[in-house]
Amino acid sequence: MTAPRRTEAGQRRPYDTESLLTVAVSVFNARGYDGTTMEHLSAAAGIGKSSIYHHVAGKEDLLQRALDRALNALFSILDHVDPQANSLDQLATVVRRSVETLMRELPYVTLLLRLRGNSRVERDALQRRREFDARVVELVGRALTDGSVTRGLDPALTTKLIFGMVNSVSEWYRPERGPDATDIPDAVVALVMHGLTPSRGTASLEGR
Amino acid sequence: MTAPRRTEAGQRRPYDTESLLTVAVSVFNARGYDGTTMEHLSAAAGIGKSSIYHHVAGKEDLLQRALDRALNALFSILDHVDPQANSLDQLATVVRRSVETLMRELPYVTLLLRLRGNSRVERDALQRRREFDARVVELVGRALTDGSVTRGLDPALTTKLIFGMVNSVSEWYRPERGPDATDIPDAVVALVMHGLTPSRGTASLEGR
DNA sequence: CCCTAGCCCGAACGAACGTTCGGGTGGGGC
DNA sequence: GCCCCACCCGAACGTTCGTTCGGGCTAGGG
Repeated sequence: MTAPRRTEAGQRRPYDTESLLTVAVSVFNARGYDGTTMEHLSAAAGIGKSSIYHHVAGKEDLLQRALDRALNALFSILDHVDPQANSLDQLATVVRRSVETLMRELPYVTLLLRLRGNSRVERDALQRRREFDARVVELVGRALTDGSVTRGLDPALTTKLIFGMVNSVSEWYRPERGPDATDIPDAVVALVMHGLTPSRGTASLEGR
Repeated sequence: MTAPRRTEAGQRRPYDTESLLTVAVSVFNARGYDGTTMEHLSAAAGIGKSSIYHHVAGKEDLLQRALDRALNALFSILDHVDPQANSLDQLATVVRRSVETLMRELPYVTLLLRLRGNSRVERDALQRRREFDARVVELVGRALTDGSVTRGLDPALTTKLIFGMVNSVSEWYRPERGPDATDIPDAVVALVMHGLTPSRGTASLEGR
């Protein structure tokens, strides 16, 4: 898949743990973690599969490192929210930062979002992710009562739908294609805040 | 996992292909297709793993049947849209029906949404899904121009975001828990049409 | 009552899996 | 000029995978 690790001049360009992780996560996302073999990783990295064990303990160690990175990025969003701002603005900020984080740490977060909990490592990561979700539900709850939101929306349901939209960016965004990247966080925030029709009752039947 | 196939009276209750598929798809969703072994299926069904081959050709045959069912359900949504209605109403209808279909055929559609394209069967299903997406993008494009949508939204991006929200229902909706099922399609349509704040400019900073 | 057909079983198969092993190689510090 | 160690390799390990095989129950029609 990738060329063997040589510069054009032919000198060795050995891996470190970090750059090997980059390759591995990319393959995990393309084939799914369970669908990826050490042979696949070996081919993508351009080294023998036994060489991988010089840098990491094994396949699951690579997963662990990737998930830690994703979760740390997500929690740092919540830790940098301005508690003085009104809660609807706080929510808009978290939504925007979540999209930006998703785009910046795309492969790592994508891996996190697809976990099924088949091993200890996966279950622990899912647990941390649930803690993140719980803190966001609190924020949405405050925004729905404090803010100027008229209809009586359920915080848990609303959170799931909003972040369903946010997380879905990982299914199609590819950083190498298209410079429309900057438009995406704007589009998400706008759609979450105002929907397709900025004022009520425009669509006569609304799907019924 | 599931009890062996006996009634309380102790008489045999043999499988047919359909009910075996139900069990298999449920395990596929819990562990992921690649993370599921024939041993897992055997245990969940309560029969020996060699018995599975009496009903289907193999593991991939089960996947094929499940994906066909999901795709047929999705395309039937598009085939029953009223072409006379205005395009924004058409879109609202497709969104609502998509959520309803997702909830009704939950395990099958969930399986479809998680495909990575690792085999011929998976790639063919992804191809059919792309055709479905393309027809929806057309519809969104018409709704964004015909309808009373003021801002200049990109149809492709808007489609991805809306159906990202729609499809995310599969990640958390569990039919056995809670009768709030009827609220979900309403909530999705409302959020897509009007967002959190029905009128413009309520959130002063909108996340910046 | 017996025979057939539908449904099931445990045992075994070759292939592919993640990992281990012993050893090779080559460039930077002494 | 030599040695060391970071980095790499192919071969082999035991295990688990999806599938096959040959045969055994049992309900229902004759």
